[in-house]
Amino acid sequence: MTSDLLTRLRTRDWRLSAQRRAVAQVLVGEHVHLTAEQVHDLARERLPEISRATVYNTLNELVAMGELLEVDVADGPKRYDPNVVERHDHLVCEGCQAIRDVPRAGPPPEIAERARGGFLVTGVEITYRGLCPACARRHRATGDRRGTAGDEMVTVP
Amino acid sequence: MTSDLLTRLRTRDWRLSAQRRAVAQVLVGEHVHLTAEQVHDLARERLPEISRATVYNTLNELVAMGELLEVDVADGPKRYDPNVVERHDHLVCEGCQAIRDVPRAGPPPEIAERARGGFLVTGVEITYRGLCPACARRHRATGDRRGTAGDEMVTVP
DNA sequence: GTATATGCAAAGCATTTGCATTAAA
DNA sequence: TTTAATGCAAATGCTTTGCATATAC
Repeated sequence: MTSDLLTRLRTRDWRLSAQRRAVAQVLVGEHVHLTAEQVHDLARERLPEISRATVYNTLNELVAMGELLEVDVADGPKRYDPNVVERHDHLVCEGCQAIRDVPRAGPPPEIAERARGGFLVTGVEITYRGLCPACARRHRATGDRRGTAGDEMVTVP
Repeated sequence: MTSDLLTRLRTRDWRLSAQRRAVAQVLVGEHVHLTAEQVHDLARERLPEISRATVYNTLNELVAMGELLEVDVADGPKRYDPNVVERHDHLVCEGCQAIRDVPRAGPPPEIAERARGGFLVTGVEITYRGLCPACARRHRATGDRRGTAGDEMVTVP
């Protein structure tokens, strides 16, 4: 499976309109986690007449097709992640809501049988919270505690 | 620290109105992950005149005080988790959106230095996805694949 | 040519806010 | 008595929908 969304879409039986192409083109790259509104803005740079409704429709279709991941790890509107090929987790900055993909570092902890209560587990998502370099700097400078209240410190190798 | 929300709130300097008490009383128990609307409905059984705005205000205050956790792991509106004392993760049913708390089973995987890209990691959240016993049964019965598309199977001990 | 995608504008939730009234301390 | 919380209703933000028109195949 190619890691390129456009290439995969061409091999699918999916009507490729100018609008859908514009949306797909915007969703290329690493650490891309755009909101629907951001996708709309960027797509309009390529195709000024594309409507908000079409962007929402297209994003929902791509998600249903498994070509796009919905991520809801930060405040505000949902974000869309085109990285469906490599298993990865998310690192979210509590200061500026920036998101980075990080490769899955190892097997996630396994839940004991009794704690599962009969649930069948089919997948695991891991979200790391923290501060990006810029926000960490500002944080140290101002002594501001926003974004870390209640968080445990995690040992970093 | 007591595990009881009401008890903790009494020791805090927080005006305890009938409305706030009703909200806090609703938020007692294990595996409680109510939406704001559900909190409103249940609180109204105790105090019929409580308004939606007050429920939202109160929930936001409790979250800001660290007495309540906002969880956004399922479709639809945010849910509120009163279990702030024990570190735990969430097990979410893809069929009916039910949520169970599960104790943290072990240390989460550690992100390699280079993958962190200068981020300071301060916390980790783990969400297990799957099917609750009832939905798993229905799923086997109907051959329905809803809720598991794209998920990897995780070995269960 | 026909099925399907688009754009528009309106509707739909979830949530927040401004402000006059009410109640806690 | 003073300060802060409540309720209402209106506003906001994000997302979906109905339907007539345009377009890919």
